[in-house]
Amino acid sequence: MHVDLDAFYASVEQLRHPELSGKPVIVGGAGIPGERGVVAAASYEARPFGVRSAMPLSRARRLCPNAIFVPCDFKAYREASKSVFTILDRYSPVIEPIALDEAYLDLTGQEALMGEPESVAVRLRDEVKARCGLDLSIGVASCKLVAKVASELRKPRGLVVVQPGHEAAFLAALPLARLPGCGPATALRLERVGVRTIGELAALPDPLLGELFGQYGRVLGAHARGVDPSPVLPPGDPKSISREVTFDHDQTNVAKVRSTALGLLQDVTQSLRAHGLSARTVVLKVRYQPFDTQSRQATLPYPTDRDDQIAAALRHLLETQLDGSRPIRLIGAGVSNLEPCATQLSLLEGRSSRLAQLDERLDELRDRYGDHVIARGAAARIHQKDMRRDDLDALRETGR
DNA sequence: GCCGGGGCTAATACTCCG
DNA sequence: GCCACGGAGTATTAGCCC
Repeated sequence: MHVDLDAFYASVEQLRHPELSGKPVIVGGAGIPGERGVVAAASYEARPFGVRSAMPLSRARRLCPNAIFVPCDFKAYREASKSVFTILDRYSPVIEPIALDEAYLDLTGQEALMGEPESVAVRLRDEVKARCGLDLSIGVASCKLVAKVASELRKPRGLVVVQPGHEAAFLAALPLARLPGCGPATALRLERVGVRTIGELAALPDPLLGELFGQYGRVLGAHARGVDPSPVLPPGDPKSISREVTFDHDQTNVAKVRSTALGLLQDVTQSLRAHGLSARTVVLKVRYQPFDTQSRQATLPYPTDRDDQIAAALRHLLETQLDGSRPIRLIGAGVSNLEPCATQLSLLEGRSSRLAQLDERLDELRDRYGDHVIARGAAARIHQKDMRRDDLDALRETGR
């Protein structure tokens, strides 16, 4: 079963501000008029105007000038999400959260206990509406991919059940864009070969798909035929952790860009330690005009979770990359190549353990009094940031 | 003319090493 | 000592998702 809350952020806003209900509501950005940003969610009243998520706010304003624009408030969305997941937990022991508003539930072998999947879905939908006031759409099928397509098909408040054996027929008439993983680039290449529907994609022979899309081609073909063996998988450790910000105005001040990057990195390393992980690779991301994005990475001789060591690598990347000649739109910092933390036996053990203890104390302070209570001198604190990934983690810790 | 933030996988190119 | 070849690891980008 795939469960997807309808216009989630916008619906939460309408719930907590009843005067917004029934009106076009567009959630996105930090709420500063004229600022850069995209639509995170649009209420169903705003959609007839053509407003869609991921659209620049400036365009949304032009399409729907009378809409009410609301800044993102992830704390509120996390709370609402938590209450929904508390309900989901009672419907299946195996749940894979995808985002605050979306999850897969494995109902395999639960019919004797819970009843027919369709009646389970109706009960779940009604319970979430009654207890949380939120609408959701549900798809039920023999695999995740088909369940997902089904849940998207009749939003809002949709319920679509695809019987086993009918997967391919269900998908066949749908346009390519409905197939998860088939984005604009893939769809365009397929259209050039004369393929417009999922059924036509399903009919392509595997060797041709391999030629067109490499290894992924066969998977794409299987998906188009309604075949997806991937299990419903509760979340594991992250494979990378990163933070990034877009400046209000493009920056030429190298010192400011550098301190912003180091501030972002503090969030990254704190999250790294909270997961009990160490990183081998440090990544710097820079976006110039016109939307020209570059990344530079450095691999450390051994994995570490220590602020000073990771920051030293980032400083080196910053030095080699930033010369102040091009205005910078976005800066980001991250780590990858993660592995479980083993205590590092360093040659400089005395100094190391003191610095490691400093990291721990700083983490504790920020956990207890908030992120802004203390920071290293070189780091600028970022105020408005998106923490969806951490939100999911928080949900996991308290929920189950 | 506009394009946020976070994460994932795959493709490709390159380097080093045996 | 030189070369071809391939594997492993690393670096960068593209595309996709919410």
